[in-house]
Amino acid sequence: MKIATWNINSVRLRIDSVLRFLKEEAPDVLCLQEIKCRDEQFPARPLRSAGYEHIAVSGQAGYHGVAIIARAPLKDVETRKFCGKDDCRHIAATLPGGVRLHNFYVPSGGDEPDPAVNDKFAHKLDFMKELAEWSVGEAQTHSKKAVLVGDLNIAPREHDVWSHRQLLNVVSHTPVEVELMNAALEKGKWTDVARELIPEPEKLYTWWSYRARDWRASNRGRRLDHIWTSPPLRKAALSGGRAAFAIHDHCRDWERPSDHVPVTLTLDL
Amino acid sequence: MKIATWNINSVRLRIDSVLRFLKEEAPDVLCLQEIKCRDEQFPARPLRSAGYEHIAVSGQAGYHGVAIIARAPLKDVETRKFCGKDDCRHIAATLPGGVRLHNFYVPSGGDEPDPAVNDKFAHKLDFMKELAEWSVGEAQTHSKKAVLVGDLNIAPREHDVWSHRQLLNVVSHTPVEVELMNAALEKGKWTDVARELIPEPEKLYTWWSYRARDWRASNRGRRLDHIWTSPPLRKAALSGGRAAFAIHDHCRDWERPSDHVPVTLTLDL
DNA sequence: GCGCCAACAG
DNA sequence: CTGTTGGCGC
Repeated sequence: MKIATWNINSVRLRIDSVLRFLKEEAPDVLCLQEIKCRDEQFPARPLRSAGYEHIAVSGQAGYHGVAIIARAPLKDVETRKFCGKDDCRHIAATLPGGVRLHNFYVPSGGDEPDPAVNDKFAHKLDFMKELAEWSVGEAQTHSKKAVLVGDLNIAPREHDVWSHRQLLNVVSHTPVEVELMNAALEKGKWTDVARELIPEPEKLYTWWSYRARDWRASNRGRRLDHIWTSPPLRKAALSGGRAAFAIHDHCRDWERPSDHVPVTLTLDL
Repeated sequence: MKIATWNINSVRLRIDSVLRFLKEEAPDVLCLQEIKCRDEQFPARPLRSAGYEHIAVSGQAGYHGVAIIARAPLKDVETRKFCGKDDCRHIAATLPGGVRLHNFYVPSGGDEPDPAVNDKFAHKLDFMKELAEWSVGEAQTHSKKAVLVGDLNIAPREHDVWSHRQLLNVVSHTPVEVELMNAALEKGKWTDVARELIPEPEKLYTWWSYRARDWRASNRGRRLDHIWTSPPLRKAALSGGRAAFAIHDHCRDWERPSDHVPVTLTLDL
């Protein structure tokens, strides 16, 4: 089973790119973040026509918003409020094989990496703490197969950013964020599939700023988009080797691209 | 000599349409209104590459703005403030043959056709009064060949609108506006070329609202864009017959069209 | 309906 | 730099 995740930065603007990606990669399920539209504005029609007839959306006007689109039926669709906010940053569904799929859009965190002066950064830290605590229960309750994907807005490792030194004090790569992400990984017993399959020092990025004149030339990327699997799926995730995992960076060259590229994992179920 | 006028409703957004029109119709000079950009933002480069190397612009951020682009040199470029406002509604230049060309964008006038409650309508009436008075002097000073073109935002005749009755109290076709336009025509001894060549009851429209679902089917147009000539040019304007005059309504079907279409007149000089 | 801009967010 | 919204003007 092939799972994809993509921060699409407006699904209405980029529905043609989504369709192109689905045609090229034919994942069984695609998790989107930053759809930036209300549920009723989500372009479900062309997705259904493309063979993805099962769609779960949690959207709002303008900001954030997540969705799961799948070829096969989605069961037990749920959304969860983190930090007591109803801001469309999580949606979950169970896939036919019994895999529980969680799709996240973690707060970006603003500019200043100081929770005392920056509410957005405080929100991000709180969100990650809650995600870690929630992971504990999730690892127990859904004792079985689970996948967590999404734009977690943290690049945890030295080689997940273009310059570890220059980004140490930049939101997305600060030690406090990295520690919270590692705590979530540990408490949920999650496997960070990308880094298990492709160890450091190989660089891995899934996001490149719009501000660069030539994103590929400067290559100042960050690995913000992740796929985590629960212990019962560890073998299915890793047995295929690195061929089972892909960062589709050619999509960054498409017309009017998202600043994130899609990431896929094929589970050997 | 072929003269064109077009309210382009943002020249930056529609520069490709302008280039296409220039290629198709090859006018000697094109007058644009509602360029909606500052002088330095005007897309002069591609116009020059297309053979229109002489450009005069009077633009500002966001609203209004007029320009003249020509294959041959423009002399004595002037802009005139009407109603004491510096709002980029007029630009003039002299063409190589000695023709004085005036390009206008008359105020739209708002919704309520009552100058006592609607300042915009009052401004429009004042503008037309000033245009009429200015025409007197212009007819004397530039005693010779002159052309006045532009979006005058008035449809003066019964068959210049889709329903004379339904528009009698709608700004652009009210009796007070029509009388002021007729006064300007008389005081400047101008010839309204379109209606001399194509008499009523034939309908003539140069503008169709964006709000119609199917502009051609409903065909609720208005003739807002005009080409007037001074007495010394009357023969040159009319001798070619109606073949010399054209309303290029096919441009309304182009991608992301302006709500106005270009109008051309070939002067038999 | 469709331009523009400013404000906000990423 | 690239999205969103909301207000304004036509």
